[in-house]
Amino acid sequence: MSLTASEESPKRGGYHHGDLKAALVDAAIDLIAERGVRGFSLAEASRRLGVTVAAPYRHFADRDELLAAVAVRAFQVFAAELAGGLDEAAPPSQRIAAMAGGYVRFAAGHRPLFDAAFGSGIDKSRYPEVERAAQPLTGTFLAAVRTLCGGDDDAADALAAAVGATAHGHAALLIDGAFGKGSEAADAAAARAARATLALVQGREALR
Amino acid sequence: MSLTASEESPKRGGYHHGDLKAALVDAAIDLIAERGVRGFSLAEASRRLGVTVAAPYRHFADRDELLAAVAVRAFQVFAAELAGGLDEAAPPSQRIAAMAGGYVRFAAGHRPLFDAAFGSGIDKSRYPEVERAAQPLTGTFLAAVRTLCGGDDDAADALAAAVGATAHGHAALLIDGAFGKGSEAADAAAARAARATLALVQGREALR
DNA sequence: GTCTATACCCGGATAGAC
DNA sequence: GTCTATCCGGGTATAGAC
Repeated sequence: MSLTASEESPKRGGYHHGDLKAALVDAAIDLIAERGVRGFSLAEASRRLGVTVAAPYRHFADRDELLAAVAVRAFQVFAAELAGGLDEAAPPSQRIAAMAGGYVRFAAGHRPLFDAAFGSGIDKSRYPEVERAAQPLTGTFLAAVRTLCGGDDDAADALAAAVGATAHGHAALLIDGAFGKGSEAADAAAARAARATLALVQGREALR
Repeated sequence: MSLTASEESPKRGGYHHGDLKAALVDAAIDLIAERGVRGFSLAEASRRLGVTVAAPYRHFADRDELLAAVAVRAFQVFAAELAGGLDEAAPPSQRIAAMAGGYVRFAAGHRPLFDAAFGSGIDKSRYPEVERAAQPLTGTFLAAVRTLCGGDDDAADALAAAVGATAHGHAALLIDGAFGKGSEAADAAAARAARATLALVQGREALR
């Protein structure tokens, strides 16, 4: 395999002179997984990568800027995973319900990413990149809903927003522990979200 | 009006020797409103009340215990406000939809309380009081839904959970800025939540 | 692009006096 | 129940050398 020169000395230091910027994002995700967003710090991330606390400042202006980069990554993975899990053959309403279920399972299976995307507490107006990264996610919902609503764009927008909010609510409450803990709770929450989405689709006349 | 002795010296120190415990909860809410949960600290709260940093430890074992107390207060106010805003005369489906709207408006109008209730990051298993305080909220949803579902308790449980999650999703996304900022955004989110709830009620057959 | 060194500030938490 | 005094640890951020 063809390694770049920078990847050849994994011992003692490992990442230095590699892609520190990307490594910091990875380390941040690990840290968030272990200690939550609040427990994440540039200092600890640096320590784990074997660099000094000053090094990150070459790549990120401050802590929040790194968190924003993690959020961007999170939305990318999120959208990709959701879009990838779709069954093209299934009927539209089933596809939409499956998306809601997938949304919840993503939150359960990639909690640090979900936290970074929605619980990082960064000022999004300062990081428009984050909003931009979030758009494909919205787009995926919208695309799935459009096939159901024919040409009625207003109806599609309303339904997509409702489905997204419902999926998000189930995910957020799951993370909060309202559905219990463990993978059974996650499965239950995903199933509930999917069923609620079906109900939403059935009763969508009421949305307008 | 009959003041207790401790309330008679509002100048110079004010709260000392008053009900410091309650005052700390109030101060915490103010601080969360200004700096978010993450920016809240016992030290700063103490400073504002004119007591030393050691004083709070007579009333709370640590920072998290105070946050838990704030969460308890939050759920109490939340449930009371939600139950109080109900129009007994309205048809059941309208009442349920109005509750979802009220849920979102509460989040918008009492953001520090909403944050304390759902975004404080405390370990709820360590503070069962918080879960206990949250139950009336669930109960209010359940009661409203029961009138619609007749005797079918399973159906009522499922619908109440779905409505709660949908309301929560809209509230969380609003807080996150997904619906924009300002009171117009809040109103829009509340209206969307209410409509989505109506759709949920209409299509509730799909929940089982 | 990374390191050394450092200045700075802040929060948590405790012991012991009053 | 509150204060004084204090310790400890930790994070942010910068200047300047290499």
